[in-house]
Formats: sequence, structure tokens, C-alpha cells
Amino acid sequence: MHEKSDKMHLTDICNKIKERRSLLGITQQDLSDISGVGLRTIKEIETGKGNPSINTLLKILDVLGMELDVKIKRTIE
Amino acid sequence: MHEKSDKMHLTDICNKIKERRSLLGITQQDLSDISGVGLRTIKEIETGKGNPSINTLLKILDVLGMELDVKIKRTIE
DNA sequence: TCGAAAAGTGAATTATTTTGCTCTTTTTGT
DNA sequence: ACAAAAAGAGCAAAATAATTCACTTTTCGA
Repeated sequence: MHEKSDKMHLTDICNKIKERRSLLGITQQDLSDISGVGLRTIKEIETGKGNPSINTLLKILDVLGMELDVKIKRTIE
Repeated sequence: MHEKSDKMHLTDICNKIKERRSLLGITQQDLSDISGVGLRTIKEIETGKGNPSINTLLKILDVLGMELDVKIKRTIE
């Protein structure tokens, strides 16, 4: 249950990255060059096979004009 | 500029974890036991010396009743 | 349909996180 | 003030992320 919940979250993040990059019309190579994160690492993340460190994630999100937010869970928003 | 911005974000996250745990009145050891993340790792994170992977962060946040959100940056909310 | 660009995969290496052990320092309650 | 509990740190081993290089597959426009 825990594992699954974590995985879901992680894949959600990965999907958002992939979608956002597509929307911006840049390639994985572009994202790699600009963010300084290795191309292979970006590929891993976008195919849901990665477990990046926060710093790696932040570098990528920054280029995509996105940010990370930590908040208290609410059952009903 | 990039480094600093990233660091700020990371320390923000670390601080929120530390504060939230205190609020809940549990020890680092408790958090370690419940989340399954090593005590040393939790200490590292709370003292701002860590760069946890997403999975590690999610395990901790889950116990603390918190969640991660990825969103588009807005200059003015 | 073709060919080029982009995306995905395997293997090997390097870098970093995660971890436990031990010890010191700080905090907390009585 | 004292003792116990909790938090912070150094060290080294194990696990895993990050990176490079080479190759295959898929996507996409002319």
C-alpha cells in the first residue's frame, strides 16, 4: 500500500515533467543541455524508471518553469 | 543563482519536515521506524545536509501527513 | 515511403545517497 | 543540577542514482 502510493506519486511527477516538456516544444536533449542533468537521467525519469534526488528534480523543474511544493495532506480540498 | 535557488528550495523542504515532526510530537527515531527510512538519513535531511531521493522524501512526507505537489511557477499568485 | 530527429535500452563506470555503529552535544523533565 | 532522552556528527560499507557511449526503435515531416 505504501509502495504503491509512493510509486503513484513518483509517476505523477514523471508524467508532469514529460507533458510539460512536450508542451514547451523542447527535446530531452535540450532539457538536458539547459538543466545540466544528463540525458540518460532525463530519459529514465520520463519513462518512469527513475528515482531522482531532489536537486536533480529541481534542476529539471526549474527549466520547465515548474516548482515543488510540500503541503499538509487534506482528505477533502 | 541556480545553485542557490535550488538550495533554498531544498532547505525549505527540510525545514518543513522538521517543523511538522515537532508539531506531531514524534522523535526522529519514531519517524524512522514508521517510515522505514534510516535514522541517519532523517538526521541528515533535518540538518539540511541531505539531498534525498524522491522515494525517500515521499516515505517521510507520507508519515507526516504531507504531500508533494508539482506545479507551474507563477510570478504573482 | 524515406530519412533524419527524437526517444528508448543495455552495459559499464563514477558519484552520491543510504545505512549502521559509535560517540559527543544538546534538550527536557524531575 | 542531574540523569535520561533526543539530536547532531565522523567514519566506512552497501545500495543506488547519475553519467557516458553505443545501439535499436519510434516518431514525424518532406
